[in-house]
Amino acid sequence: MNNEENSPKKKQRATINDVARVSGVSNATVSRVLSGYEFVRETTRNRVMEAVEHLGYVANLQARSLAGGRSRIIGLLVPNLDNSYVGTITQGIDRELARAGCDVILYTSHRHPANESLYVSAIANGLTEGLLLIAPLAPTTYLDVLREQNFPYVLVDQADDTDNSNVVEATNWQGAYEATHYLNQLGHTRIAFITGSLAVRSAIDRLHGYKAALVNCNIPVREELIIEGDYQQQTGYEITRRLLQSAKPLPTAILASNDLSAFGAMDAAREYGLRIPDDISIIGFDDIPQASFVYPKLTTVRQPLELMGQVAIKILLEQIEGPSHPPQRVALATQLVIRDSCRRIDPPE
Amino acid sequence: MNNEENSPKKKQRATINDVARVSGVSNATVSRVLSGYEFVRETTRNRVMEAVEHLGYVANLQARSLAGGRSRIIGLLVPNLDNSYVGTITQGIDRELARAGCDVILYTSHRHPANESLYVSAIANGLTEGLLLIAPLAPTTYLDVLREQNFPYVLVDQADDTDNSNVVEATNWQGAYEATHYLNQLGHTRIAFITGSLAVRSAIDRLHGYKAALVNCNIPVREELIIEGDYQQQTGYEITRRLLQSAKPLPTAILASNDLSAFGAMDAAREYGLRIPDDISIIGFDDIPQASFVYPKLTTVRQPLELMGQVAIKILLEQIEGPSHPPQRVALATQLVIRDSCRRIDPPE
DNA sequence: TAACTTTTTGTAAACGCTTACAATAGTGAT
DNA sequence: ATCACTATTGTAAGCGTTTACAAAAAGTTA
Repeated sequence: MNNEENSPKKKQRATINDVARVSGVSNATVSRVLSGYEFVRETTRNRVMEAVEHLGYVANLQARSLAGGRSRIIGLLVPNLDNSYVGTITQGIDRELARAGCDVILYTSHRHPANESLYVSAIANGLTEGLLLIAPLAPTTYLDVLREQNFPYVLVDQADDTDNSNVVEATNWQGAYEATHYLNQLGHTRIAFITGSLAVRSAIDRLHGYKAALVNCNIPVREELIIEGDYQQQTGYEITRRLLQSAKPLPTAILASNDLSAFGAMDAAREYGLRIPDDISIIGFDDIPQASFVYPKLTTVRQPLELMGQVAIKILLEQIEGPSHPPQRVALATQLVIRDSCRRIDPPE
Repeated sequence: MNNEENSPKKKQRATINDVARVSGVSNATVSRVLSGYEFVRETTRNRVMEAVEHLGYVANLQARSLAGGRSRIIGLLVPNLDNSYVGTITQGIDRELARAGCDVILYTSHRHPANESLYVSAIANGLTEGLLLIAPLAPTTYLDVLREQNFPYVLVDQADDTDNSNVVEATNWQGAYEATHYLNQLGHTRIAFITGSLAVRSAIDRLHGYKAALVNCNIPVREELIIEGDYQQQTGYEITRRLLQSAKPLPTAILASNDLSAFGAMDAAREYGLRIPDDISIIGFDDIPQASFVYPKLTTVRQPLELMGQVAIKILLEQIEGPSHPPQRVALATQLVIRDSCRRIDPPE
């Protein structure tokens, strides 16, 4: 019959006013202490901090950001979470964000362009201060809106055509070029190429790099050796399978636009009875952790994924601090990591 | 000299008052329309919706939740993002959450127990309405606090000792039991076992299932065949390697506590010169997508990961709606998926 | 010590929304 | 018409912070 005090509701959390009362100052002063305002007397500051400590006070984020403070939340839009690609990037993101004391609100498009439009809610609800878009599929659809609203965002592994966006990517063209060149040096001339989702800029750049290298090596570009994938292992498997069945003389090497596709290609090749690298060489792109775990260890073009995440966040935070910064475009260097999936080809018998 | 109107600030977003003004009603009415309150005249509702449409109005989340409404945000604590395990679970989570119109704020502990304590901020800042903990490493440290605050949370693939938590898991014991039994049926008696992080309940359950099956098959439990892993591929590789070098008569089969460990074991075995499954059989646990992509395709105990995510969210939402519900504990059925990584062993020659 | 400065602190008005309570409009019965 | 209800809408008080502005306190200088 006495449930006036401790009803089964949640325990009330201490507010800034509680702290103010306990420490005998106004809430404004508490706010100032907490936000590191300069002109607060040392003794007052201590008194307040003590009360904070004692009450276990933590500022209410919503109230803070409502009142014009910052929410310290950034939105992260990813295609999906089922491989290490995004995972590795987020590692960099987390590290950088932890330093800045920000939280992440996650949006997974599940590779569905329409879903990306939930960017609307991400922004419109005013919760996030900025947006990080990892390899979005259809950015052109909404980037204008973001810019128009002057909303800070950074594109990772994707670019928009207007060059008005902040972009963090790798040297995709060069990476593909170098890999192709390497294969050629090993004696390969029939080099197949598995593309990524061609809606993504990086995929196109890699394709161009591949073609340029062929041209440079005096190898004719044969369209039937270029098969369109979508960065997924499953697809890589399927299209490689089809390729192997249809290509008259088999390719002796396959360059995949990402590691996942390369894994798929490896499976298909093996299923077709080819040994790797004896019968066919395979190169991936990304160098996700698994690349060095599969058998044989995958030769691949490393993208500094973690670093890309870090740099992206750095730029985003800069942008949030001072929206005046002109858009930046950073291309981080790729690097060919040679492991066990490629082999010098015997001169034609 | 005229920058009074369009200074380079962000374009002001429409508020509920704008909508009210445009549609000629009070903001309270707008609020009611938006929250689906029953007693609003049809015509009014339409008028409001029109204005909403026209202004592109989206409610400000902070204000809403500050005012006592709901934030529609749930916190998701994951160990890391670099494999499909969490990815697959989140697929279920997303699906269920999309239905409920909730967003996710992501915390990655990076497998660092101390980081898990950021639960504090997750809760204390009042942003999230509930917490989903995926295989947390040290839940005992803070679960009490959560309960004390009556804060809704659900544990996935982990359990606390007090049985006071909502838990969603798979039938770990049975899964391991069945897998072991299967190996025995194929003639294996020297079956090694790679454990998961023993801080996690599921890992312990699987270990027990393995042991129970051995006992049931009249095979002595040999401790030297049980090696402690941590669910990571790298570790699986390393400890298997050591195992193969030290075990006098080699095991003829390895049961790993998750697919990642199994992949590591496969690599180690192969490196040791063993063929899979001819020389050694391997079984995983989880059935993440890759399991069917590796070569040979991995026989494994399937956990309905996606479903687990869904169920977990369902329970969490229930809990949020009515904190009165008693804690639930759901164990979803595992299933042995037989693929190509196991082989009947020849009778001892 | 008066007259200024400069620090330090308090007051109160937002921020955008929900919601208890009060008021108004509508409806059918009388 | 009038009354008694009920359906609908408006008013205004928060929610927990930040922050412009004003007031008070402490220091300086003459």
